[in-house]
Order: sequence, then structure tokens, then C-alpha cells
Amino acid sequence: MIKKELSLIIDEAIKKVIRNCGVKDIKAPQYNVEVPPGNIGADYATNAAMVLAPVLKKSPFLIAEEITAEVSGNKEFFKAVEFVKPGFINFHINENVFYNEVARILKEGEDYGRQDMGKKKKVMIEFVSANPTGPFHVGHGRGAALGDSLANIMKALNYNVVKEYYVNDMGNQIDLLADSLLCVYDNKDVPPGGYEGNYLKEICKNNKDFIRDNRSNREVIRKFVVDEMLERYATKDLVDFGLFFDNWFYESSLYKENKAGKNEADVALDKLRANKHVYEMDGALWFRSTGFADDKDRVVIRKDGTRTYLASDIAYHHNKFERGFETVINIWGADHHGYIDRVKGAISGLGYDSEKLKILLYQLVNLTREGKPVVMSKRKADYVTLRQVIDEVGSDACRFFYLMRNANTPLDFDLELAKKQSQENPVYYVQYAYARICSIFREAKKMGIKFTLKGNLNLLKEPEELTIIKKLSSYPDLLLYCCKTLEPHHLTGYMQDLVGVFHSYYMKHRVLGDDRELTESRLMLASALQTVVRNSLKMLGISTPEEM
RNA sequence: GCGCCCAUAGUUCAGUUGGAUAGAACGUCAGGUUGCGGACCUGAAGGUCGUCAGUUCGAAUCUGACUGGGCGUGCCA
Repeated sequence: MIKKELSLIIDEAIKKVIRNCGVKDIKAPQYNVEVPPGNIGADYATNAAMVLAPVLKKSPFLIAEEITAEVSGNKEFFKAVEFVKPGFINFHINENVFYNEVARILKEGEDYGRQDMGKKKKVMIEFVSANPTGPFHVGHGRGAALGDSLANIMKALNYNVVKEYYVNDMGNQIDLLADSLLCVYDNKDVPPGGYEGNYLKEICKNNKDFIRDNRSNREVIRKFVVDEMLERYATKDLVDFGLFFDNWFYESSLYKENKAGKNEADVALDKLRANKHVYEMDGALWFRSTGFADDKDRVVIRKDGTRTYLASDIAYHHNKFERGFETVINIWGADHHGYIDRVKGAISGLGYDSEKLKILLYQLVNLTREGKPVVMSKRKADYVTLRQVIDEVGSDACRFFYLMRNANTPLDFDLELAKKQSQENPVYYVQYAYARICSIFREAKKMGIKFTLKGNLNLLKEPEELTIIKKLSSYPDLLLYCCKTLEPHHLTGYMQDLVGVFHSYYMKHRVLGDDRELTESRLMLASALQTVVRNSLKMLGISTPEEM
């Protein structure tokens, strides 16, 4: 928020400087406002003068001087403004501005950080969407953590977010799953490439009569096994991960016929056909994706008349845009990256703006145990599942670890580290700080100190206190940044920093002291800190234990 | 072959879109507690940002060429 106010002040100054130059029709270029390196000692800095220099055809140093002159009259906001060598302008903000921000945190509480960036725009985030042919693996967990925290962040920024899971309940894989189920039921070997996990045995055991009575009806068996798998794994595992989808979208619903005998898949294909983006060749129907930067055209209807996966995806994305989403975010494992061009191509071919589809790819997750890789063999069905990881390390640690790294770099997930209850483990480091703050309030209560919001924040003069306050103040900016980049992982880094300065502070200064007035002020600071830690962890879907 | 991603301290990684002396954590070494939770804190050592060229006031960041790694390249899903 402080950064936003500062930006407005700089904007005003720039306008005046441009006007004074007598140049007309000049748009102020994008400039940065950021926290400069520690050795500079300023609260914020801007490169505005330097990016303005080529536009105004003037030396950056002179422009910096003019901006500084415009701005430095504002004694309410600035303690000092200075400009230095290449043309940076450094701002020293008045302490009162920071104290006001603390007051704001205390006032807004769990709403602190909320901003109207989205203006209620409709956004869909589709993620996980794993085939219901087996348990989730650790990669799905990464997608789940990413999508859910991104949704939380965007909701806080006033986007109207829908979280959706696309259920592939059709096609070869599902046929194979149904066949495998019947083989397991008959105690026969599953067909080549089939599924032999224990989960099928369990489903058979619990549903003997149903399978016996319906085994000849393939349609029924297919639907049955998909529902069983979703029930057994998807819903249950995701609930334990604290993740709830707003909508489960079934692929098969794209093929339900309306009164005119058409289904959504046909409608979408007709649209492509009308736009001349499909053609027939070798008895198959092709989508001319080479017209949209794909390197090869793609089959949508095979020569045997069946549809490819792409046919459904075209219809599904058509459906998404028909539902009026202004932004559609898909979260995919990086192994699907080859698929991006054709889906984007299809969206363009259907007449929509493919820029509105944002695809967030995440790289592989490697499980390790004390540095050594955990062997995962999918075929034998003894690989480590998301369920096993949640059971072993807990949902909180699991989510934090997933969100510690940028999505586009492979993630090493160390199970032993995630379980450790020590400073090596960043989750505990953060949650411990929260518990510690809670403990201060418990102690205060015991001592009969009543917490009030009426304390005098001006008493928070220690450098560590100001460091904490500045860090707290940057939380709203951080949310904007995470949203803009679609990168929630910045939050985990922020939390470690924030909590780190608190631990130092705690070591050096007492919150509950003899000075009653000072104690009140420090309790207010502790409360603000508690709020921001809680809000941040909430964005990540991580709990805030008051005791550990 | 072509396409996408990656390469930063011993290790795992940040790095706010081109800014000032490149930051953390872990590990290593040296310290710290009559007190609100030591599951914590303080300090030190540790770097040719894979290599080479280019773009400009200024590059870890942008461009090109290499080197090394991951993934993809189905009328599979």
C-alpha cells in the first residue's frame, strides 16, 4: 500500500516535470519502485529519471533533481529524498507512514492484503485433472498446491475464481481400466498395459454383487469404475490436502446430445469447419493447427470414427470460453508442453483470443529421503502416492515444500527434511514463529495485561521493529506480484524472511516488559505480525497452529 | 533432427521483468540462555551468475552461438 501511495506521488511529479519541459504528447514510460539493496539505506528507490531520460532527451541526473525538487515538499510522507549518481532517486519514508500501516493491518485483520485488482473478472483455474485410473502421484500434488494457492491469491485480489477439475471419463484408458477391473474380478491377468493396482482388488471386493450383475454392460461398468476411483482417491485425498474444487467437469458431458441431435463436441467442430480449419485426409478428420504455429496438423476424428483426446479438448476449451471466463488458466505437468500450440491454435480457430488462455507448466517432482532418490516405479503400483506423502509428512509441510520453488524448475522434495522439527525445516521455522507469538499473548493474559488497539505506535523505535513493519507493509505488493507472475512461491520466501526478522527481534527485545506503554505498543506489533503470517499461510493453504 | 524448460556459494534455491557492493537456507567453523517457547539467535568463511561474443550509461536478467542436463516430439490420454 505504501508503495502504491509512493507511486502516485511520483506519477504526479513526473507529469509536472514533463510539462515543465514543454514536450507534448509524451507518455511516461514504465518505471520501477523498489526496495533498494541494504547498503543504500533508503526505504524505496525509483529508476524513473533514468527511463525518462531518453524520452525527454535530458540527462537522467537533471531529471532526478527535478523530480526530487517536486516531491520533497511533502514532509508528511518523506523524511528525506535524495538523488544519486546515475540517476536513482532514494526515498526515506516518514516513520508515521509506517505506523499508519500497522494501524491499518490491525484494523483490516484477515482482510489485510485484499485489493481490487480483478474487478470481479471471471477466471477459471483448471488443475490436477488427473485421469481417474489410479491414485494421485506426487506430481499431481504440485499442481494441486499451485492451483489452489493461485486461486486463493486471485480471490484476495477480487477475481471471481472458479476452480475446476476436468474428469477424463472416456477413451482408451478408461476402457482399459474397465477391462482391467473385470479381469481382476475374474482373477485373470489384466490385459497388456492394463492396471493392476491393489485399488482394483479393493473395489472388486467391496462391490462383488454389483459387478456380477452388470458386467456385461460396458457403459455401466465404465461409469462405475470412474466414480469409484474419484470417490476413493480424488475426493478423499484432495479433502485431506485441504483442496475443494468448485466444479467437476466430465469429458462425457461434451457428448450429451441436445434436442437437435447435436452435442457440444459437434458444435465446436462445426465451428472449426465453418472457419475452414479442418479437412479430411486418409479417412480421418484433421485440425489444421499448422495455421497456428503448430509444427504438424492433428487428427481429431480417427478413420475408425472415434475421437482423439484433442477433439474433447477443443470442445472443452470452447465450452470454457462460452461460459464467459475472461482468463482461463490451465496448470499442466511440463510433459504436456507439446500440447500448448494445438490447444491455443484451436482456441484461435474457434474465434477466441488465445492470449486469454494462460498455461502454467510445472516441472517434475523428485522425492528424496535424506538426499537419496526414492525409486518410483509406476507399473508395479508401489510408487509413492500423494496420499502416502500426506500421511507421512502432513498436508502443511507438503504444501509448503511444493510451493518453495518456482514451478518451472524441477523440485527435490525431501521427505525426511519435511518431517524434521527443527530449523532446517522451513515449515516449522515459520509455524514456530506463529506459535511463539500466540504464546506471548497467552503469557500477557496470564500477567493480566489487556490487549488494546489504543497503544502508541510511535514508541516502536528499535531498528528491528521498523524492519518488521516495513516487511509487513510489503505484503499487499507481494500478492500483486504473485498474481501478475502466476508464481505463488514468492510467498514462501517472504514468510521465511518475515519470520526471520521476528525471531531476531524476539531474541533481542522483550515484548512484555516493565514499561506498560511500550508493552502495549509491542503487543500491537506482535498482533500485526500474527495477522500477516496467518494471512500469508492461508494463501498457501497452510494451517496456523497456536501451539506446537 | 526439431521444440519447450533449466544451468547462480560445498548443497538446495531466491533474485519484483535491464539498476547501485548478486541474497537466503542448509552444511562447515566460532559464539550466545537465570527472563515472553533454545523447535531460537549472533558472527565468519564460501561466487569468473555454464562458456564465448553482442546490444547500452548499466546485463545473472535481453540477443546469437556453443557446452551440459530434464522433458516432449502418436490416428495414446
